[in-house]
Amino acid sequence: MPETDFEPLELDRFLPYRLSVLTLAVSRSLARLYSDRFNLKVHEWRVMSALGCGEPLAAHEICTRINMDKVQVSRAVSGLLTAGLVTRKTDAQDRRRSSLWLSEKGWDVYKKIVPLALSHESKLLNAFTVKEQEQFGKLLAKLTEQALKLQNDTSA
Amino acid sequence: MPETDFEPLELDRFLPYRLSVLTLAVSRSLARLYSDRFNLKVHEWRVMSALGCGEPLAAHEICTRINMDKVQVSRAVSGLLTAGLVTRKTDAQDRRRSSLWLSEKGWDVYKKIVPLALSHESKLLNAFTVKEQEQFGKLLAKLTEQALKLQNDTSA
DNA sequence: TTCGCTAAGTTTCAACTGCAACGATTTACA
DNA sequence: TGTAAATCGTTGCAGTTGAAACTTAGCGAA
Repeated sequence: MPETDFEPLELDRFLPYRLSVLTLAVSRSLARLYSDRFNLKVHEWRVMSALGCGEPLAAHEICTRINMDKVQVSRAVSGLLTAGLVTRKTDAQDRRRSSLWLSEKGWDVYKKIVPLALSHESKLLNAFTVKEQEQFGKLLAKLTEQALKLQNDTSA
Repeated sequence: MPETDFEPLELDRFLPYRLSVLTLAVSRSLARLYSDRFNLKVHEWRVMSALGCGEPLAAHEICTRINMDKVQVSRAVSGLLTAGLVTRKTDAQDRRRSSLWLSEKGWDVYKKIVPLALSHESKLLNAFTVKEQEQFGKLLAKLTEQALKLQNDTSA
């Protein structure tokens, strides 16, 4: 039974919980944009957006750029290859590597999704004034830096 | 190929992506606290923290309190029952319902985890000054409200 | 009473995930 | 050279998840 001198944990005020509620809601509504209309999975869309930089990338470069595991990238890429949205070419110098880039069809899809995604982001940010947007961006960066530190600190 | 007049999507500045990086990092390091030491899964821990309020709850009440699907709750509860951390009693009046509460062992575990969780939260919040903590909390609430609106708005 | 409807929870199945092992290749260096 | 270590990416497996179907139980109108 609960004791009077014990500080309970109120989930509604607990930062990790609040973040997870927010992120889940955001990613769900965003996923509707591309999964319903373009039959893409989250990781596939992320890989596409990494390739949206315009240069060909190796799989491991995608990993580091978008903070994704190599298994996830590998599977996303194979889905994208099947769908014809991405092109792959093995490096002649080092045949362990290969370069990936968006196919013409991939660019078409990419260019359709980006405005949708940005517009969705705007709708979210409508919750804020311009000044608040700026504030939130800065605070988010600080907190993320700290969270990544703690994540990598095995003693934490 | 990318065209000059096209506004590309930079993931690093894209709010949904930034939120997902942050939340993933936070939940990973937090999960180490209870999964390693107490062999609990995220949903199990959440159910426990819902029951930490002290009153017996029905499964569907847990669902609404902690924003969790009834399937997830059902599975978490069955894990907790097996582990002996939770007690269940079927309502005599309406036998579809049952009440759940933490067992003695459940309270023991709960009381060990809560301080760890709160201390982890503090470490995160060390990224902020006290004033920033307050600001961030308010902005987070605003944004979450908006995100939940958009999530439930099927046309969004 | 009985038929249909709603509610609470559970189970099922297919998809997804993460880890660890693997094959193929290149690099390091004795 | 030859052999060990490292790199790149894929695959297999075991565990997890989510959506939908299902089970059991109560409610209310005819």
